[in-house]
Amino acid sequence: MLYQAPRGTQDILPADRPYWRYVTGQMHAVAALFGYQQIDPPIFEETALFVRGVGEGTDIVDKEMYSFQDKGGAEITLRPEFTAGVMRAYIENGMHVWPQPVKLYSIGPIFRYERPQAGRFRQHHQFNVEAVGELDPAVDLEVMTVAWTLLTRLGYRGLSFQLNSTGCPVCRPAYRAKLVEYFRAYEDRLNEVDRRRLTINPLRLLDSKEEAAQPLLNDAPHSADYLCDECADHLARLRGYLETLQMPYAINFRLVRGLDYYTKTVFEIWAEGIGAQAAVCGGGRYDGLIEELGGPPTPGIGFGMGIERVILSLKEQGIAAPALPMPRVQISPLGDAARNAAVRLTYDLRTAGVGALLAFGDRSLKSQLKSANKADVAYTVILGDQELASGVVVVRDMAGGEQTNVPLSGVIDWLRGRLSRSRFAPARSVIGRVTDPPGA
RNA sequence: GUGGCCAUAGCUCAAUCGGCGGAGCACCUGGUUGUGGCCCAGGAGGCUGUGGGUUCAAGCCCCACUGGCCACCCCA
Repeated sequence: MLYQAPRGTQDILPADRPYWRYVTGQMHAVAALFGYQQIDPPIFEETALFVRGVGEGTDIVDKEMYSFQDKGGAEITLRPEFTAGVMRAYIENGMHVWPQPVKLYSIGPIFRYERPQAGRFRQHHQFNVEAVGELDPAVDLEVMTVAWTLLTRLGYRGLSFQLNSTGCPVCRPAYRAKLVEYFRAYEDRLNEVDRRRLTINPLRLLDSKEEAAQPLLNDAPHSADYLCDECADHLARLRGYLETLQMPYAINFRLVRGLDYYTKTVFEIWAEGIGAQAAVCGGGRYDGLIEELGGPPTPGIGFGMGIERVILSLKEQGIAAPALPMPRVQISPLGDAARNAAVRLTYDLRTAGVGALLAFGDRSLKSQLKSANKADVAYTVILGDQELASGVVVVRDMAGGEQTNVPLSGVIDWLRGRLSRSRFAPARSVIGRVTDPPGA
């Protein structure tokens, strides 16, 4: 093969399109339900924005960015996440004078230079939600509820949140010191990977999967025990709201997230059965980020959801997507004179809003009907030279095979009448109601 | 960036010890002068991922590259 899609990228083929339409359609719908408006920041930004926003020392900045110099010498990076770009847009467009919080969502591609794996790609797509300008923990709850509602609508059952608080610049240093102190005592029992973490990013030790570290983790100090009053109160109120809504969650003191900007609330939602990349949604609060990027001190919270991972796990759970609408009629001409009339009829049907296919080439009727069958149309209009002469076409109902003679001049109305009841219904619907998947 | 497994038709996979590359599905045609689905017959489709090496002979053995899967790192 001369050319292949670059490593970690893939073609999203027509066969997968029902899932993409289904999932992104629900994303738009749920965002609207909660009052979030769509924003599309550019796919690439100045490299410095991500370095500053995501943070030097994070894996994303240190080794995963697609960075290059453009012809004018500008340092450019394909976005490795949405948040930094959306916050830049918030500042640049003066959104701090809008009614707060400003509630935004985005859908689009994300780029990270990583070794691909099941559920991990160099180009993937995210649904990203941000609520900027409000510190109330009810906003945390709302943002989490957007993710919850979406996944529930898509057909997931038995979901639960992983929740933690990573504190803030006031209380985190003390906790971090406590953690380092604890692990230092057992340093000889840690392997090389974890020892490196101890100096670079001690919080990450908490979600270590190294065998040697496991016995130490349960007794490690919990961040929740070292929160300042403000952070403790924030977490307590968020938990209260979650309980009001009876939304299942687990406090996971080992949940720490890799981006520098998180403060207070961090959360994830996991899906089973898609391998090591189980986190289908992850996010948290970033109260210092906008100031860091040169804007006024502004709190914010958001999450990213991996669309490929959502689709993978939907398939894993046996949840089908509704079929996409396709033409319900095929026109099958026989003979040169008839073909001319068929071209006219096909165009007129489409103009009238009836999806129609024209059988191309000088093929036998048998062959044309085979194609019609594969295209899964409801009706085939047979328009031969005989029909052209008599002005009456044969309309074949593909389900039962009955044929009806219909005047050529009235066939559009005839078809429209027959199809009107089901015109927008998918030809091959594989799922009835989106809230009631098979097996639920 | 590290480690393990892998790469044969569009797809899923066979091919004995290194000895003339096959099947199913899908596609096309025919079985009916102008009638689909099921069935039957036939056809087309391959530089065995790429480039080297060993050998009388390589899909099979060796090396490199590219890509995939799995795990790590990290993340959605």
